[in-house]
Amino acid sequence: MSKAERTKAFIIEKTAPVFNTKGYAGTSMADLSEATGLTKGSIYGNFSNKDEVALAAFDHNFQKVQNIVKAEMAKRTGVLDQLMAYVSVYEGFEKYPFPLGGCPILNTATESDDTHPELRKKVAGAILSWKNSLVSLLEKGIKTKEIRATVDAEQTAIAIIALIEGGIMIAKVTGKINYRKAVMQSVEKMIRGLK
Amino acid sequence: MSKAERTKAFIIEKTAPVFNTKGYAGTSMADLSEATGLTKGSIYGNFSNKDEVALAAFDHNFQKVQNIVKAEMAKRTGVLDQLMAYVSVYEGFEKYPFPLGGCPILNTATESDDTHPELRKKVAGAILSWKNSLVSLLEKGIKTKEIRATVDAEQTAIAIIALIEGGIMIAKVTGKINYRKAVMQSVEKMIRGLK
DNA sequence: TTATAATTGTACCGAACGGTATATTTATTA
DNA sequence: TAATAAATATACCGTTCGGTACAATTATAA
Repeated sequence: MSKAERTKAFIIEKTAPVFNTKGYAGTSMADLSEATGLTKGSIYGNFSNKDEVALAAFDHNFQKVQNIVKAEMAKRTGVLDQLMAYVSVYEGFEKYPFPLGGCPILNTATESDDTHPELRKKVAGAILSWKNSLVSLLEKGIKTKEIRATVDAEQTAIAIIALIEGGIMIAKVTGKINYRKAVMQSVEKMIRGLK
Repeated sequence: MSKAERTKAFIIEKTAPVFNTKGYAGTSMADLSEATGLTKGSIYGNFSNKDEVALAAFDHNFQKVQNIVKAEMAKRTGVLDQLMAYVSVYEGFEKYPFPLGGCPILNTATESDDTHPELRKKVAGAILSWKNSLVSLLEKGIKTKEIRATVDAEQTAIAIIALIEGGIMIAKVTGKINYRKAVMQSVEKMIRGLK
C-alpha cells in the first residue's frame, strides 16, 4: 500500500461522516480540509474533484453498514433468525459502529434523487442489492418450509426496507428513539407472520 | 389582501417546488429569483432572509399534501376505509397535485436533522400531527369495533408512516414506481389486519 | 546517499454565495 | 390628480465556493 493509497483511504475515512451529516451540497472543500487536517491542494492531489470524494465516501459508509449486518447475520442460522438480525441491528443502532449521521442510504437518497445522478445511481444500487439479498433469504426460507409458500418475497423485502428506513427517518427527525424501536417491532411482527 | 401579501404568497408558491427538489442548501437566492421572475432585492423586501422563505415553503408544501389526504378522506366514512385513503393517495401519487419533488417531510427531514434546527422542528411537528391524527382514527376504530381492541394504535400509526415514507424514498431513488405500489399493498395488508 | 518521482502546502483564480443600501418605480389614499 | 407610502430593481458589499498552478517537501528506489 503506497503512501498515496493510504492517504486516499484516510481522506475517505475522515470525510465520510461529514458527508453523511451535512449532505453533499452542505459539505464544502473547507469542511474536508478541516476533517482531514490536510490542505485543499493535498485533497485535490488524491481526488479529481469533490464528487469523487463524495462517491467514495458513500461507498465507505454503506460498506460499514453492510459489515455490521453481515456480522450479526453470521451469528445466526435459521432464515427467520437471520431476518431478525436486521431488527437487532436497527433497534440497537447505538451499540454498533454505525456511520455518524445515520443511514447513508436514507441520507443520500433524498438529496441525490433530483440533483446528483451519479450519487443517485449508487444509492439505487445499494437498495437493490439489499433487496436482492432479502429476496434470496426469503426464497431460501420458502424452500426450507420456514416460510409460507404464499409469501411474496419481493413485496416483503421492499416492505422491510421501507419500514426500517422510514423508521430511522422518523426517529431521527423527531428525536424519539422509541419510534424507531416501535417500527422495528412492526418489522419483527412482519417477520413472524411469514411462517 | 395587499400587494405585498399577494407577492409574498406568490414567492412561496413559486419557490416551494424548488426547495422541495434541490433542498435547502442546494437552493440559492439566484434560484429563487429565477423561479419567481423577481430580483433578489424584491425577495428580500418581502422576507428577511433565505431561511424565512424556506420555512414558509415547507409549510406550503406540507399543506398541499394535507389537503389532498383530507379531501380523499372526506369521501369516505368507515375508519378502515378512511385509513385506506392513504393507500389510494400514495399509490396513485401522480393523479394528485402533489408537490414537485415528492414528499416534503421526507425531503426535508434528512437534510435538516443534523444541520437546520428550525426546519427540523417543523418537520418533526408535521410528523407528530400526522401520527396523532392516525392514532385518533385508530382509537375511534377500536371504539366502534371496526378495529381489534388489542391493536397498539401508536405503534401502528408510526409503522404506517414509516412504510409510506420509506416506500416513497425507495421508489424515487430507484426510479421504480412499482416499489411504491408494492409498499402500499403492504400498508393495505396491515390495515386489513387490524380488524 | 543521491537522483527522481510522488505527494503536500501555498497562494491564488473567477464565479457564486447570502445579504444590503439606495434609487426607481408602482400602489394607495387624500 | 397630487402627495405619500409601499414595493421593486440596481448595483454593490465582503465572504466562501470549487478548483488550479506551482513551489516545497517527502517518499521511493538506484
